[in-house]
Amino acid sequence: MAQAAAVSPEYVLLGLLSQQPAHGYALHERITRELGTIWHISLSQTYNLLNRLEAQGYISGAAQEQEKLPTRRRFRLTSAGRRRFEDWLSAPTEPSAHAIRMEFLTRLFFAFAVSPATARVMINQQIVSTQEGLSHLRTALSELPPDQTFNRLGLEFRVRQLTSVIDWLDECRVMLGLAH
Amino acid sequence: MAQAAAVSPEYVLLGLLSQQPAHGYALHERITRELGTIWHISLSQTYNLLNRLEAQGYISGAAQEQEKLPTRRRFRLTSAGRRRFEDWLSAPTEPSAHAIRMEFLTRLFFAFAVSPATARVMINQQIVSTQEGLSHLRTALSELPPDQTFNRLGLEFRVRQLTSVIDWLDECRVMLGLAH
DNA sequence: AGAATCATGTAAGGGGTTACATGATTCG
DNA sequence: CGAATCATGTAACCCCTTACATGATTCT
Repeated sequence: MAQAAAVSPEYVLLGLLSQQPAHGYALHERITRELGTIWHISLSQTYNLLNRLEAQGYISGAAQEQEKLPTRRRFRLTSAGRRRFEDWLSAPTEPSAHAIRMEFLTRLFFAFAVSPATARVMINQQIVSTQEGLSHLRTALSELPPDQTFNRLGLEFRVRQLTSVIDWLDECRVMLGLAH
Repeated sequence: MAQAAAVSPEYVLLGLLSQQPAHGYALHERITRELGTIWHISLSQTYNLLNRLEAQGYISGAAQEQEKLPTRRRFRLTSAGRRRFEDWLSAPTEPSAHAIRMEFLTRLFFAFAVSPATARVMINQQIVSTQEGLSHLRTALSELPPDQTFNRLGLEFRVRQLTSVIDWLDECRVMLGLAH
């Protein structure tokens, strides 16, 4: 079953390959340069992920010989891979700080490259669902017995995190030129 | 190798057992009730962790027969286990939101039960190291090339998270009656 | 009578981390 | 000449998640 966890590096690879075919080393370089503050994927893991994705039929690799350097494997999305990526891209992100930092921001990266207008909608929706998440946390907080100090501190922590996430989402709009 | 990750549920078990011997089911119940907003450890994993800790010599279990219910295994810390727990307890927590929510808050839970004064010192130290972490992030932000929009958003996210962590740490002092 | 609680486990599967292994080219 | 870059992998290890398996007791 193994519906891959939504916070999973495989979608980064699918996303990059949705933009253009590439080989493993170049993909790793792009992840490091363009998403290095979000994702830390070792070179080994990049190759492992690519092999897995190929075995699952989401990408296919074709050997590409070079004169002086080793043969590379140029990967491209299959149609199943494109579907998988697009399903993921349009899926909602659960309102947790971690998921928003990894998953939502990655989705935004790919959506913005295709359509800033879509990115704008995604941010607005994420603000709403994050506010809903906050409501749930606040309800849970108010229902917590008074002696549960550390459980209370745990919830308080998350309330503060989500509150600052909402401010950050607003800043995303500004920094991407999507305000108003 | 295998220096267990600092954010690891095994220390929760070691900590609870440092307070008093107990069997698996009761340990799981305490985690759920007292730390349920921080840790989600399944019953199966609880038993697996206990078996691992026993195999590693950090705890030892003694069968305890009951009249009408199945035999329980009552675990107690070994001296190696107590050392391991105390080393962990006094170790610093890296200034990341996730580590502070899981690891620091858990440490605080156990430290506070023994000595509120120690808990107070821990909070103060964590505020300092979190401010240092913030400085590093801000430096990284200022050194980021201007075209790295998504890397910038990733760092901005963490800056906001750590800023709100500092407020939360201050609230910890208040809620635990340690202010001033 | 059925559901929840008490009580403990095994086993399969999946995924990430790290170390190991190789080898040419290019830059300083 | 040595270090960094280009380029790709394998293998071991560890840990977590989920499902499966069992069975008595107590509460509704």
